[in-house]
Amino acid sequence: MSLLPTLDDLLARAHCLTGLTLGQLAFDLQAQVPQQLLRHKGRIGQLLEMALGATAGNAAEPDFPHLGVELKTIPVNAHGKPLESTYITTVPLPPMLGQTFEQSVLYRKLAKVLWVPILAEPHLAIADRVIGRPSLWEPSQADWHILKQDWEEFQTRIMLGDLASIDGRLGDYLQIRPKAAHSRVLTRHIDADGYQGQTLPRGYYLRAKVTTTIIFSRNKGQ
DNA sequence: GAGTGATCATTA
DNA sequence: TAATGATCACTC
Repeated sequence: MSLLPTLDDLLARAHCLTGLTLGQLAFDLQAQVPQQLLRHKGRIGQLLEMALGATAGNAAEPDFPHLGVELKTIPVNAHGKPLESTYITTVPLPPMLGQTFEQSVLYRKLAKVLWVPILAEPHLAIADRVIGRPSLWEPSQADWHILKQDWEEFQTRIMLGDLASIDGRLGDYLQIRPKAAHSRVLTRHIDADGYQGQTLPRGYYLRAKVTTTIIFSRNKGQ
């Protein structure tokens, strides 16, 4: 029988990984590190999930459902600055009618995030990339206010069928961008005239300016 | 196709 | 050069 980890267990395990290279971690897990990420874009996240015992699989839930903790690896440069925005979850299309922000998958995933920075300078071989110090983030009241405002703006436009007005520039902390195998993938949606149509699946992403603040601030995870 | 894990690569 | 839009692998 395997006991589910407590939050303290999880944080302790994450701290133990600090300073390890991905090559060392993969060796310990008897796993492989790809030479290139081009065809293995999610591999590093999966390695960390393996190392920390994430259980949610591909369900639309936080990685540790019993703790409400979402695990995110984030590539950072030598100064610790995030190099990419962070995918959070799929945008429900067509929208979930009557759902509040607090009931959304987005909210549940953002409520507690264990960020694991990965030193990922492009010249550094994947196996030589170094796991950084984890930090557990819970959005402040001010953060929640902005996140909710972003969500409501998106939600309003989606409800009005006005997906066409949403692009990656909209939103302060969040943005909506394509999230699909390729640009011909389609999902159902209702357009502004009320007709059923098809559109490219989208995802919610957290902007790098937000994760930069998170990584550079001190908190419980440190 | 829909969800997860993300990074790639062209453009502004 | 940062950011947006596009893409890759995998599971079910």
